Amino acid sequence: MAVTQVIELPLAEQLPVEQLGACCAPLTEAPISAEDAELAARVFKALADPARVRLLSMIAAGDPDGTCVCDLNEAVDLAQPTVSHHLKVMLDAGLLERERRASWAYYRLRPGVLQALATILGG
Amino acid sequence: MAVTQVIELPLAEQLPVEQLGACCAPLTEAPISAEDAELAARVFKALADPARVRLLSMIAAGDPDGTCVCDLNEAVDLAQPTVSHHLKVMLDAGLLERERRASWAYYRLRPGVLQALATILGG
DNA sequence: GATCGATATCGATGGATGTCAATATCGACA
DNA sequence: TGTCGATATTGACATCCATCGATATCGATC
Repeated sequence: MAVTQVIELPLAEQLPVEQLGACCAPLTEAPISAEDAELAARVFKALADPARVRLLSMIAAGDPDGTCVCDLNEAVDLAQPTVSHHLKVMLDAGLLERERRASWAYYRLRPGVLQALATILGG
Repeated sequence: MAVTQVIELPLAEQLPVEQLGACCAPLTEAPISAEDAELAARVFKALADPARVRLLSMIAAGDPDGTCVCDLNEAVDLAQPTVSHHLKVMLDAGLLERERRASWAYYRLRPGVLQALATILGG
């Protein structure tokens, strides 16, 4: 029988990246508002740690259907709670989404978020 | 007579963004190395503050020849030393370059850095 | 040289953050 | 139901960081 599958997503309109993608022109076009700058900084903050960049890249370059946390735990030299913490930071920022399969958790990229970020950077 | 003009630039190969642009494929292509993740995180950290995002956007959307610090000081609600600190953070990360004209300092975007970042994000 | 204005640096302080051990949660399975 | 394995949460600690007042630097101008 198929394993149970639960998609856990915070409300879309509360995710920093979602708001960013909807609101913001490239930084180079016009001075960003204070509120939008707050949003953008929150997303960049989620990327402002070497461990998170590595985890994100492993997930982004891995299986589009998701990467098991068990694999991530082995790949980086950090304690399990630390990896869990970093994944949560990126989840809350809207960069990742989580899916549970049985006892395991799979993380994958939220579609379009990297493109939205690239757009804001004016690339 | 023309005002004196001094371009102040750290060594190019020591700037995080320069190394990033030279070294890194998009995060989505292959898992990034620990060293490159360190580099990328350093650059993202320079963007991980609302005041810095605003200052960067003002500079990026302003005169390509540079924006006077005096104008930036007035535009944001922060003490002068704080603005100076934020500009230095982005200067050291390689996002900005500084030019002095008489008593004033002008900051402008380092050409190509935003495109390099966008490329790494895989946009 | 003395003063003034613009910017940078220093030192201190309060708050945020990365890390881990210990523990909780929760599903699977006997 | 009880145990086991995977992940998340909690609490504590050390470090980092944003902010600002005070001060230094440095060029311009008198």
